[in-house]
Amino acid sequence: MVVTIRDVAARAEVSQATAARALGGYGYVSSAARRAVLQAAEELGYRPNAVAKALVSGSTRTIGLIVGDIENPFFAAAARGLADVVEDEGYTLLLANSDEDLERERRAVDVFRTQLVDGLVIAPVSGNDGHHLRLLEADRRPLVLMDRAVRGLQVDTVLVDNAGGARKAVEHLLAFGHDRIGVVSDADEISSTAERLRGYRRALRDAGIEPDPGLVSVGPSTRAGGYEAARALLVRVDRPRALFTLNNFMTAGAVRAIRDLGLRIPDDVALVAFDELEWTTLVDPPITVVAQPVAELGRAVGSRLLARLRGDAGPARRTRLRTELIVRASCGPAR
Amino acid sequence: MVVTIRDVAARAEVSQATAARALGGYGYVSSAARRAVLQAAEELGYRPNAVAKALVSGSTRTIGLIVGDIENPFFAAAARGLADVVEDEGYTLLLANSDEDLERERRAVDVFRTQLVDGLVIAPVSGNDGHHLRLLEADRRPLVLMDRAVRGLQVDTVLVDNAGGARKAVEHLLAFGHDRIGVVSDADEISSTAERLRGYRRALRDAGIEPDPGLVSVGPSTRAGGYEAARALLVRVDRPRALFTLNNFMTAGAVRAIRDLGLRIPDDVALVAFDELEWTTLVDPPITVVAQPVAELGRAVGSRLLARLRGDAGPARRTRLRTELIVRASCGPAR
DNA sequence: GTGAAAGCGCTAACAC
DNA sequence: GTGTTAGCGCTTTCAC
Repeated sequence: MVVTIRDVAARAEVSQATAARALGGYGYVSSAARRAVLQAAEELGYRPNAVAKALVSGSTRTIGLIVGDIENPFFAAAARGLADVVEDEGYTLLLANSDEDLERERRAVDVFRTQLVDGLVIAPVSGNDGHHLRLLEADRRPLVLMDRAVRGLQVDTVLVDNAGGARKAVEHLLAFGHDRIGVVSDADEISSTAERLRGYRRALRDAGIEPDPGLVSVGPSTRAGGYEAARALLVRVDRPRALFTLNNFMTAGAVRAIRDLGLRIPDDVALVAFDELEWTTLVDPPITVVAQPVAELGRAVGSRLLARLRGDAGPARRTRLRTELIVRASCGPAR
Repeated sequence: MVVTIRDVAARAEVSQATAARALGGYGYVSSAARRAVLQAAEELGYRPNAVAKALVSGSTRTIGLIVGDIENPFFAAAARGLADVVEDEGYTLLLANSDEDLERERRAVDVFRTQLVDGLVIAPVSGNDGHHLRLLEADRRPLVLMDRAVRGLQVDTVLVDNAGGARKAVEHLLAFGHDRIGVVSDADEISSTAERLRGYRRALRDAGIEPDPGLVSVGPSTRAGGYEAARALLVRVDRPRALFTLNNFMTAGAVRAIRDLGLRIPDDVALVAFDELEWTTLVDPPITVVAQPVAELGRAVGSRLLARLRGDAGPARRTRLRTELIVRASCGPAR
């Protein structure tokens, strides 16, 4: 039924150890023996058992990935970049969604700890609570944080320039004369969000404007969340004439809310969105965005992880990738 | 360093077997012994080793998923539905992208066979070549095909009503007087694509129109592929006044091509797209689409797989999920 | 109810 | 070069 290395050895008339060496490509094997073993394996349709191998080698050739939601194009693109890099080295991705819920993230980490992934990539829900992640250090299993940092956690982290991107977005709106800029945000527990908010505030202060906390509208990191958060700002009598949305799912919701209220971009509401997506160029008007190198983010994370898996024991490294303001037609003058 | 069940047993002053029974929740254990074991495990921070467990139990609690590209929102949504269902039963997804390349798909299947996934979900690249999938039957590892069938492969398959959806799309265009309908398609090797093309042709014939093969423009299943395939049709002197795009990535490309050529929807080109995406409602005009229940597709696949994993040995089942034409504003009269 | 012991399929000393 | 053998951490008979 299932062909083991013993069956191969028997057929090739060598010992199990020799068969293992021939198949595993290590140690000394005469070429005659090697040929016999490989042929026997071929004939029997031998498949090495990765579980048995993992038990003895301590490596599963598997990498855990925990993101908020793989349906989110941002995470999907990053996951793809990561997969491309690690698959070249024979690793496979184990995927889990946290739904931006700390408890779910903890459970996923737990599953991956017992599944014995060789390494772990997480876009952590919380920038503050890293208890469950510290446990991983004890396992001394490489961990790389993707897109978000965790306070006090000294591990490899690949981020984008969130504050700088937000600053550019706000300055763009300021240049049009907007001084009341509404923000559609998810929880600032998320470190990238916190950084974007910081960039927003700093840009305002630098322009001599004191940020109004009432202009930051928070909701879950979903389309519905973006819709409601945007709506809350737009139905106010003193509604802001400019909106800055902090992530792509929420941008879609915000655009829908603007439409539903019969408002027009950019005449009634100027809009800048964080994160570039295909459709932002397809709508009318095309939307001005802060673009981030998403696939590169995933690849950079993968490279870092592979380096660790190869034994790199250097100090934790923090990488920042550049963001870029792409000006299109969704911003007009404040009236 | 690493805490094993032996350490727990020693601390609880019972045998390894008793510790295993207490921890595993099987066999007879006195409640006193159980308490002692659980407490010892707690104190030592014991984590069961899933690899060792898998070696002996033959189950890794892991499910392999192979899709064309996780970045494609269609696959991402299906993956999410699948993950939600199987995670409830303690399974984790192992993910691989085939890029709609048969050789890559074969390699992924191979990896998953040696990784010993408990089950496999594939959106197969080819409806015709199923050699590598037949090998899985021999392993008697459950396999469920998602969104696409393979000729001659008697395994559980969950599909959507592609032909019916395409028919509805074409009939909608016919009703506007279009009799030359261009198709932006990926390879008809893909079974869902083949079915959509079949529905397209049948609807035409039923209306007394002989399908013109020259109106079917084929490209890779990407945005760029959609762009080029659409462009090829639209630059013809006798360009079709209506376009039917067969998948979501290609729809985005086609819309871009239409724009770039300075054409307007629906005045110059009517458009119906297969697969509903958020942005199709955000563009102007909103696009008429054939919607498919994507998340449900993933969930249905998950349920089927779980049933098999629980031991269901019934005959292979083929499920079809309904598709729905959602009429918006991207179709106008032929002129 | 509990313990001893035999593997699961493989890797890797170590002896020859 | 090759074979023997001892585990990796766990589940699971089978005695007691």
